[in-house]
Amino acid sequence: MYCLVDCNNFYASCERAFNPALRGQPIVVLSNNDGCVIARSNEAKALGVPMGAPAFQFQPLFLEKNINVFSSNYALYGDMSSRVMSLLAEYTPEIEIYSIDEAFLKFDGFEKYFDYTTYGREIHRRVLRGTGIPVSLGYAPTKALAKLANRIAKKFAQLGNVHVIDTEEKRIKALKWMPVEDVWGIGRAHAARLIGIKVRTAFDFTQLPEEWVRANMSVVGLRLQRDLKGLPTIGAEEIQDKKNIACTRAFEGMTSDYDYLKERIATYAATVAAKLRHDKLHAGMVTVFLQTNRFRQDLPAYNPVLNFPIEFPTNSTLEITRIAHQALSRIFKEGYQYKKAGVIVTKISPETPHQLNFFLNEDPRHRALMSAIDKFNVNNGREMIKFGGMALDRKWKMKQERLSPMYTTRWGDVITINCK
DNA sequence: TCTGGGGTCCTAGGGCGA
DNA sequence: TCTGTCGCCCTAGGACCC
Repeated sequence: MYCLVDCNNFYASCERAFNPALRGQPIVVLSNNDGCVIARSNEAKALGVPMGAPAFQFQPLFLEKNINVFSSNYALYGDMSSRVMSLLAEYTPEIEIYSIDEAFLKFDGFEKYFDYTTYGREIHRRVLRGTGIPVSLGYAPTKALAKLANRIAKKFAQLGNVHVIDTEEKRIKALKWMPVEDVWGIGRAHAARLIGIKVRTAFDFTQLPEEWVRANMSVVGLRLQRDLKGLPTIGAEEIQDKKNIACTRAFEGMTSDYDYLKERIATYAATVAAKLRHDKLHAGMVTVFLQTNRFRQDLPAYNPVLNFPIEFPTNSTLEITRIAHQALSRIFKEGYQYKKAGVIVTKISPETPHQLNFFLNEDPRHRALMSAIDKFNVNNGREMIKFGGMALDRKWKMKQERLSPMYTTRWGDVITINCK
């Protein structure tokens, strides 16, 4: 039996956990640069704030309805996620952390000893008490059905945050309740095609011939369909090594300034190189991309991408920045207003042992230099040492006007309680 | 004026060597 | 030596997730 545990409105709940005045109040959390709405409390959903809403368009509604708006605080959310996951791990040895706010727990043979609903309510109580985060739990024999059970647990308050699909009757009822466009694994493109042939619910989807699903939705759709039929097909995923690491950002405005882009690319390259070193990995390929503003139909569009192989796998900031700059110089064209850029590294391999090229070799001084810089920056809690390509007097800064304190990860932000 | 970021997986199609 | 076929590998692009 799988159990999907999902934190309710996770980012909004994290903000609320340390600020009790927000209980019962509408909350939205914005993406980087305070661009789009990426999380909403139930109260904000009820006021009609859609997911992905551009913040500037909804500003009047935020003011009118007294909606509490926060910039995303990933230090807080990441730390709260680890706390929730460590509590969940106390309930079963088989836990698969699926995302920052979700985990699949596997319970094999547990039904002989306890009732899933009671156990689920105990997990809910423990996580809420330990972290302040409310969770919903959905049990079912397959992952796709557990996801569906979780949706039902969230939707119907009378279920007490837990729903179990353990009979054929419950499975059919759940499938008939779920609109096809909300099924896990069916996105916008497939949903539109399915609705076009009058497939409106998850149940309708399970009735389609497998040949049609295979031909139109690939093996991924077929696996999903079998899972929804109750045949476990989407198995437990082993923890896999990372396949790529990215740093991409939209700019606050638009730019056609090559030097500005060069500095941004250097900063993104330094970020991915530091991530590689943190995870003790090397990369064998650097990808750089530029994008113009896709929302400005009146401006010429240009979205180049360039893959640049690295002669030897590396995690040196100097080397990755050098290659990223070469790639930038090849794709940059005058006359375009750029809105976004990014550096992605791929062909990831473990740091040791690494394959050296017979003729080319990494400058061994880089390793000691990178290690010294990383240590210095970690000890000082922020990026004290920067590389030449990164502007020292950084002119740009991510827009984060509504950032809450790092309650759990920064000493200065820890809440103090006066007991008089 | 202002519209996110970071991932995975699958498929089609081209290059290339056996 | 030339040509066709097959399979492998790589990349681009699309679809999905949170």
